[in-house]
Amino acid sequence: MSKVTIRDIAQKCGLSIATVSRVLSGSSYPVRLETRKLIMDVAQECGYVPNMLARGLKINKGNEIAVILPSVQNSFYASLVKGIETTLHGSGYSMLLYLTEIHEENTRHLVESLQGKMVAGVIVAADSMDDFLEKKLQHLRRILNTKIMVVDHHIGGCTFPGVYFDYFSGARMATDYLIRLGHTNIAFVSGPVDRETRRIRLAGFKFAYEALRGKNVEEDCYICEEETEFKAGVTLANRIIASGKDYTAAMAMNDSVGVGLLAGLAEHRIRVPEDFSIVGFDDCIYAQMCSPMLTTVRVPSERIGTMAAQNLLQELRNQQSGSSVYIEPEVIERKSAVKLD
Amino acid sequence: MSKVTIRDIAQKCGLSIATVSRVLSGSSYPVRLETRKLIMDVAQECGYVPNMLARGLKINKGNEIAVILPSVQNSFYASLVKGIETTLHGSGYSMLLYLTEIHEENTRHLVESLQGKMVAGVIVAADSMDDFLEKKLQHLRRILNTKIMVVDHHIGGCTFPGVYFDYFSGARMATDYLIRLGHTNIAFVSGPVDRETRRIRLAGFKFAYEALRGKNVEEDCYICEEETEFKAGVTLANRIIASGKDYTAAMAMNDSVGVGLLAGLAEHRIRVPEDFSIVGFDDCIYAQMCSPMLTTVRVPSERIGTMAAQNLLQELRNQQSGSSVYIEPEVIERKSAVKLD
DNA sequence: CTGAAAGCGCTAACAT
DNA sequence: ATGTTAGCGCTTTCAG
Repeated sequence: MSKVTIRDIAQKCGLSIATVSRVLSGSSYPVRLETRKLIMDVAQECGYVPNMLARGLKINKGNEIAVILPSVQNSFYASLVKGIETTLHGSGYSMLLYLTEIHEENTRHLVESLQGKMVAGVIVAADSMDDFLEKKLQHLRRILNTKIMVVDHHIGGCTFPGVYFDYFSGARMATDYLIRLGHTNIAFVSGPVDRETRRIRLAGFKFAYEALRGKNVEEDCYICEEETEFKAGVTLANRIIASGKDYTAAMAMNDSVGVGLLAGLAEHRIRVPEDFSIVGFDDCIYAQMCSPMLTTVRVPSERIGTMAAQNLLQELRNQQSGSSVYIEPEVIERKSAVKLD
Repeated sequence: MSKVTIRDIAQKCGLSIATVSRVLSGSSYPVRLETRKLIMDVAQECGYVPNMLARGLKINKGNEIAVILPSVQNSFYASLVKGIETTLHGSGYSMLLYLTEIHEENTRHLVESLQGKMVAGVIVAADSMDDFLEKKLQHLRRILNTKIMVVDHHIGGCTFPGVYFDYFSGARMATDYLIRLGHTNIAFVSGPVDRETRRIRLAGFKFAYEALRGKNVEEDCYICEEETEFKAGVTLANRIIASGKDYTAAMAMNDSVGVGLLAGLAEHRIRVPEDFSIVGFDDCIYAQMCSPMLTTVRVPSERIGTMAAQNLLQELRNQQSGSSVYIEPEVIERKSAVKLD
């Protein structure tokens, strides 16, 4: 009982391996219904499992989707992964996971791995993409017809289809939301602005805030390096207070920073939202793990993953080239921001 | 430039494919140094990438490690994944990720996938293991010599090697820690106790607390179902206060619950640690995303992942059967628990 | 509708 | 030290 192949099934059924292959591979090739049933039954009974390496070798394509992300220890990417797996489940494809935070300069290994396995598709987070990777993925698409899908923000000049979130307008909406509540002195607080998705948020804030305040907005942007973003929030709470400027609200780069800000403010007995309003970004789990719960901009990460995987699967089936989807941000109103009186 | 095989390299070098294979597959078979260098150079130049499906088909083994976990949206599993990927990186193996929270009843697909791909090894979280999966993994080990490694807690009667954390003694240590600080009225607070790793923690608490209080410990265990564990903590803060019992400390099932408890207590103006001590469990990011930062039991998840992957790789290379590792818990002293005066 | 046979790219005897 | 050759298990023409 060590290894059942189509050969064994064929023998047991008194048929040729060709016929067996036709039914077991799910081909639409005409096979008599009885024959088909016989084969299915015998296969079932013998516990036949197709050898995907043999199949892949033959058809020049593996049955895995590679997912390339910076990390998985961050709720955006974690949800993304969940969305992707949920969609892939039952589709016949499995997920290969590569973390670029680890592969760093060694994206070469990664790409060779993809090519050597002849992965059917690739879902890559924008923040994992660099020129080298982009070139290699284009190469893969050319020589192996690998389907590529980008997720997160739209990279300028990138020719791959993707599921894109509009961080710029998200940040703009958050800022406008505070402005509409009557706030005119708003700080932007953040840890390191070291990724494109963060630079864009900052730009969105500046855009909206400049419309209110004119050009000199730079000094209201508080950025600091700390071990964690939470600590950056705590530290910046101090710095904001020390500034002596009369801030009544802040927009945080993300919910981690927002929660840190909340904690930092609390140490100074500044009440949120009574004395100070905060709006976060991401709507990750942290936004609901604090009191007051954070008003924030939702980034529907799981849905982004789901859609990316769905698009990819469709491309794979129809052999048509995929199209891009743009996801609109949305402000989730909770308890951390109120009208200024 | 569509597809370079050893055949092409052989031709370009005026050698046989056998020789080319011998050097390019990393075999230790003797090949003249010059020849070796020539082949390497030409391969490099042509951008040769070995076809892993062909290789796998031939040697009856894929080059991927399957990682099976309930989910990835939880910092324990996220770090585990990171540890595994870090170790796998550069080893020639890639990570296939399966989430059982999604596969649920359909573990069959999963196992067939593993078999069909002839995965070289499997790392499976204890909480993803059920009888069916265990049987199937044993089968895999038998017919394909697949290496299996369990992580997290040791499952009774499970014959696979693993990297095990001792939750029981962790919970015992946390409780004893509070007792040593002089606390005699201690509550255990938790969301649903629906996984083995949680049942064990509860048992560990009871064991230590009963040593102090005798048998009637059940009523000091506060458990409730809420949407999130954070909320459970908040809710249970109320319930503890409403109990009228004179608690001075609590042990939380994990840091999420602990942070919720902190928030719930704060709403009642109960100060931590001045009025009430808390000790968490896991030492995940939340423990440092609150003030005061949580004293907690460290579960070194990334290291568990690293060790599991290392053991697996060693098994794969040496063909020797793996051994188990037991990891000792450790209380991390921060700010949320103090001596009772 | 079914079967015979070629071959995907690679490794590993078995020659030389 | 190098070459020849037989498959690994599968899909897919091409014949019947």
